[in-house]
Amino acid sequence: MQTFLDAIRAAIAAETGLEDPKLGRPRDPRHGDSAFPCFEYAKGKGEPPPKVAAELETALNARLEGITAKAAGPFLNFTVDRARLGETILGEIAAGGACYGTSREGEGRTIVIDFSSPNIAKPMSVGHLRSTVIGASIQRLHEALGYRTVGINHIGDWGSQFGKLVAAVDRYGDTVDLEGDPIPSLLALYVRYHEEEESDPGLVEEAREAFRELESGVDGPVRQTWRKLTELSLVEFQKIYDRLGVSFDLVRGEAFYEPHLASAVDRVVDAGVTEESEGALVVDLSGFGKIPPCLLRKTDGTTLYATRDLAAVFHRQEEFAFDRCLYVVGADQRLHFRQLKHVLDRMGLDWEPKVEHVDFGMMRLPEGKMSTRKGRVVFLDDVLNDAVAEAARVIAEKNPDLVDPGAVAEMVGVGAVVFNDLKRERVKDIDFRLEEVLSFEGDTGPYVQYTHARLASIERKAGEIEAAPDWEVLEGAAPILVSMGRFGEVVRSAAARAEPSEVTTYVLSLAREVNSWVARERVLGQEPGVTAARLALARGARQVIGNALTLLGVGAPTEM
RNA sequence: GCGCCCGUAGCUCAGCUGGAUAGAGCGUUCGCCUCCGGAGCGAAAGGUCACAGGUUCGAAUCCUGUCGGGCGUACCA
Repeated sequence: MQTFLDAIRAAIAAETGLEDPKLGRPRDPRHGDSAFPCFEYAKGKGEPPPKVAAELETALNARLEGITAKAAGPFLNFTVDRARLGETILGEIAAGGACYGTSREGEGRTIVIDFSSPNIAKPMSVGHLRSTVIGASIQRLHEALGYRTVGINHIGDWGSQFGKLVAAVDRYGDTVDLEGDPIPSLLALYVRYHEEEESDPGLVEEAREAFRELESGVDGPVRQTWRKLTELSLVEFQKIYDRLGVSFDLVRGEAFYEPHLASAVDRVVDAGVTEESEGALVVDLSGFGKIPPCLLRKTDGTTLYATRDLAAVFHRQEEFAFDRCLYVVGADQRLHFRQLKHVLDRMGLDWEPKVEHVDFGMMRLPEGKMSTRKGRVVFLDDVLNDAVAEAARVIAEKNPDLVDPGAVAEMVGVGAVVFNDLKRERVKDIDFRLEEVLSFEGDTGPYVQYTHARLASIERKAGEIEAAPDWEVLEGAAPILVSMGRFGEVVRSAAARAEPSEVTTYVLSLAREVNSWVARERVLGQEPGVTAARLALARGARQVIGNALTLLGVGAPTEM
């Protein structure tokens, strides 16, 4: 498709002298495959747009081969010859296979992606799902463009809350089954400690002391307890990552950067942008608008979230010399990342623009914001289990003879959950509704998976076709071909904007077009040339849908 | 209070760097061939694109203000 568009652009450029003529898509695909609105160009010439469009029509038809230009009022529509369109695009897809849609434009460039990043000792909720699946998809999108990618799971394993947790384990640890059921046990201890703090101020000091010892670097009992908590939590997290098909290049908790904290602070101090304020070390950011200063060191000498993130970003820049460094973190932390970038800016670091906060909207419950401590959470594991159970139920009802229904149910159930989370634009808040996640009809992952399975089924039944495809018969499927031809552009744009939802909306729309076509035109049992052409389309569509699902981290079953 | 984000059909959302009659899904109503998978397909109904100004040949899209909602707002992360 790109070659056609390039040819059209080149012809327009040659004819009009425009540097980079902007092509659009006609509202109605019957108008053409691509369109050039003539308003602006006509204005420059001081002539009415319809007249200019008509003149261009003649001129461009003389220049273009295999593409027809047609003026429609102020618009100039382009239609690629039908036979050529099918042969070219389906040929590209067949040649590309699993690589169709990828490119090498990112080669030699490095992108670091910080995502998932759960806090140890807390169960993963549906809230953590967002960072995990969005980040994983962004990583795959960049891999598809040839970037060197470094996915980092920045585990929340540091901070004063862990002083509290260690103190809680010390006090009440033997009242729960830590080894057997670590996360709920730790959560219970934490909540209990938090409550008893209210009436016993001694506990506050005890927790503070524990964190101080932790941060002092002494390898004593406190650190040993902390290490154990971390290990237990990571084992639990891994189970979920396995189900989601997510992996990381590096799992580095905040603690990893602990040895670099002092030098990070020094670096900011040496840049001359720090000052003492109310006993704390801060970077004033009033030059960037009404935003509070960035705190680097508390009055008691311990560090903060911002300090550790600063140390981390310095470290990453030195280690990877990244071209992009993304933080897939919720929108509630916008201020934090603005502050972080402003500090880099004040330090005069020219790579500051490469650091981006890829924010996403909050997952909310009908009762309000999720809060682990208040018991207002939906556990991710439960949702995955519910979805898989629902998938198993539907399979038992609609396809009882399916081999290995368990594996397919896992693929469909988990796919439904993941797809649902990647469906809307990142910025949008989501009100969590289980019914919606468990729905498999309409704009859902299973709908796309179903389309994929159906096409695969047609392919299986068709076997090998010898005849040469009669491309002319794909006339009615031209809009689908154009859609498939756009895939590479969708991948590029989704990666650039760090917006996986672009792929979701694309693949939903493609699946819809394809389903409609399958209902309209029969593949099997036609004249050999007709079947061959339609089979090529089915095959191409399955390939593109499969490639898109892979980028999203959703399985593409051939039967379901 | 201040800052950031969001506001399109009853509900959930698309709408590309401004361009042709604002599109889907869910829900509602009606229909689908003894034929490739009905997790499907087709059709109907449903919209002052929150509101008011402005820029423009042209605004759901850009700018300003108002209203509504979300999030954040110096020693939590």
